[in-house]
Amino acid sequence: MTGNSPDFTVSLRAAGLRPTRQRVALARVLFEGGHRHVTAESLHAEVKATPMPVSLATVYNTLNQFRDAGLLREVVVAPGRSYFDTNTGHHHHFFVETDGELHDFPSDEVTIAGLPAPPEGTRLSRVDVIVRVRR
Amino acid sequence: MTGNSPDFTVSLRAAGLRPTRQRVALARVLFEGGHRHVTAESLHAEVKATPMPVSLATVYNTLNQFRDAGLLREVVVAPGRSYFDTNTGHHHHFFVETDGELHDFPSDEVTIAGLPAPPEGTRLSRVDVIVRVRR
DNA sequence: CAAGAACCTTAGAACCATTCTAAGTTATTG
DNA sequence: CAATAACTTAGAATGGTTCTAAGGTTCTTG
Repeated sequence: MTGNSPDFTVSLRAAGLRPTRQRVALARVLFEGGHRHVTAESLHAEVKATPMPVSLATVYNTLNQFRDAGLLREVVVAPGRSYFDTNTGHHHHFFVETDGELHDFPSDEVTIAGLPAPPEGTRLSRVDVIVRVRR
Repeated sequence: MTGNSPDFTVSLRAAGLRPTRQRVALARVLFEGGHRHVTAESLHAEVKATPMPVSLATVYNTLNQFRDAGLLREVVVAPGRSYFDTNTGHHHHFFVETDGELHDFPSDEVTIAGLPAPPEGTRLSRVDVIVRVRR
């Protein structure tokens, strides 16, 4: 038995996505190992050199599908590009403005009190906290 | 005397910007009346019909300059477009994801406790809270 | 107030991230 | 294993934003 790599075939199927070779390859890069932040370009660059290179169009498609399926979270902190975060649990972000780096921090220890009620006719979707820092 | 409109000539000059007709016209649209959120396109559409129409390129230039001068704050909440907020004081945002609307709320009553320390070698720039809601 | 210099505006081209198109390929189902 | 539905892809298209370079405006200084 190979033994040590999660079966992305089944998790993709569970998410309602066909486990194609490209999606499995991307899932491996994304979800094997700890949490990560990628952009479409950075992920494409990373996967381009592997035995299963994936086109940029598919990288975009896949990131959007994974996001829609709840496997990724899209993070928008700066104009012009989207980040995708493999951590989909409750957490917030440091954004290092001077070099475009993004870091998670858990929301456990953070308390936000006194938020106003959502506008009439809307329901809460999520609260994002972005701590912007510079070097 | 005309009497009732602030002198944008002096505030622009104070911000280190030549008070050109275009910049004064945009300042009027932006800063006369209460706080607003605009995009480059929405501001251009608004000013296009006036006695001092301004090109789209200049709208972009001016928004960037006003932002750099601290007269506007850029708000990035969704991929693909930037909002500019005439409220540069401490406050946070509701973002209505279903229709792209942005609303301010004061930060006075909001308390954020337990934020982790900024990463080594960085200093805090700003803390943004974005309350995402849907209709 | 004239004249030069510095700065600004603009149309259109260019750019860059992202999405679309259409044709070929692959996974699934029976 | 054939039919079908879903997927991938190169390249074109899109949309927001920035750049270019040519002409106009504002400022400074005497």
